[in-house]
Amino acid sequence: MSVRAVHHTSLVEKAVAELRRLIGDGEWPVGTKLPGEVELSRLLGVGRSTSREAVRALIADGQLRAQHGSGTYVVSATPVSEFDRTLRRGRVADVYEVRVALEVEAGRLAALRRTPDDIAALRAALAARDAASTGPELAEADVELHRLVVRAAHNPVLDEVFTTFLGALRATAASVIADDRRSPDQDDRTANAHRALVQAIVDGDPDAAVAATRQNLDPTLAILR
Amino acid sequence: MSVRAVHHTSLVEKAVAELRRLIGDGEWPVGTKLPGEVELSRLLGVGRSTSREAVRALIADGQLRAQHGSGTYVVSATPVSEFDRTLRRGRVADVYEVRVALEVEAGRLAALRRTPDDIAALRAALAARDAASTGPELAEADVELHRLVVRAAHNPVLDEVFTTFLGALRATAASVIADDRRSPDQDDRTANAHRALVQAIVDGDPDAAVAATRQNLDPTLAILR
DNA sequence: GTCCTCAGGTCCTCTGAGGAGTTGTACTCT
DNA sequence: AGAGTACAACTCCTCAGAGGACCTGAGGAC
Repeated sequence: MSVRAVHHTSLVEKAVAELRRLIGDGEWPVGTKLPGEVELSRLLGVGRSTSREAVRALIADGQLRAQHGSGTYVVSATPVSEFDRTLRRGRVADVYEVRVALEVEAGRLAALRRTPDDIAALRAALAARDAASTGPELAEADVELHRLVVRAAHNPVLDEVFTTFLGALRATAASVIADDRRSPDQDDRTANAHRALVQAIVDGDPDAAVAATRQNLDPTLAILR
Repeated sequence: MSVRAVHHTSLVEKAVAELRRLIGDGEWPVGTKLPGEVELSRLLGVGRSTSREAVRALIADGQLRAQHGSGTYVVSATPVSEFDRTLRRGRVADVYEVRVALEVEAGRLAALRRTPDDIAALRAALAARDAASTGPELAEADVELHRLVVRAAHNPVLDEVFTTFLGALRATAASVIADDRRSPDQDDRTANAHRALVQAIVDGDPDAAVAATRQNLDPTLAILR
């Protein structure tokens, strides 16, 4: 006989889950003003105090913000953890430096563990990056390539941590990096470094991957410092 | 003229702050059963629903846990972020691998940035580690040494992330690592690797620091995998 | 155009009541 | 004496009503 522990879910928790779903699924995008207390509790099918407690939980998570006299608003589609706040408070250069630490190791591991699928994806991303003309498009293709490198390391934890860092950097450092108008010369060097990185991973050469990753990231780090 | 925006603090927020203080300051250590709703609201000087909402916020933070019919208990002295949960859910080997990524770079940076104070602290920690006889004492001295290496990198973000990882690893991997009875031979090698690491940092040799850090951590990673 | 007044909507707070779950104790039965 | 049961006291959960504090926008006064 297999006994499964009975899991008690209070109404508050259910209400929290429903609110999370509404926000996470995009039915209530960031900026949405929630219905009033009475209406909201009617929608959720619970009493007013219960829905208030659910809202309070999401406020603690950083997903909602209540403004006295005005309303309650969605401020984030995902829970903003203490960790995110730390990263956002930290100096950009420091955050970036940790990102480098993660990505260097990711590149090394990717060279050791890449699968044929990884290789195909990396080559495609590299081609997309080369094809991307300028500005946001290039930045997007760039991020995608880096993300794939990390994915090729086949470490879910590393993947998630890296994603968190990317998000934090995108929020705080986007302008810094975008404002830095790069010379064509520098662009060439960076493009070459990316090619070298992919090649090193394809070749299964961890040391070369480490070197290429550094070559990719160090210039930006130098600008930030 | 500098104008500071008036900051409105609701009673709930004040109650949350007070609860956080009580827990964070250790007046209510982990395991403590909180007073009942009526008593708690009296203590906080607010109404029952208000204190309930404050408690709900701390439940969302992972610091409290309410058990229907039994009571409300302190389960964590610090807010448990989504990030912590990720680390605890992740496979130990994956988490450890990210730790390696952080520490390798930390070693490299430490070699570049160490101050005389760092050097003195590292030497003292190394001596303490050599003096530590066995078991928990050695583990403690070991962790302290690693922590100092990271500190010598002078990157607050890196420091905090590393601490988070250490905490998660201590929670989930302690038994795994402790259970691994090491041979005296292995002990010697590890001790030597630690000496080499400190020496590399003192010498300001980043490449040697990277190599020594790897030599320190790779064996454990191999055991975990 | 600027400022004031005000009404309507909102969240905030308190309170009383009843429901549901847990736990320890006293009691009963074997 | 030991096992099992019944129960009382305690807990958190949920609901609902009422009044307060606050914000916003409309409309009028200057």
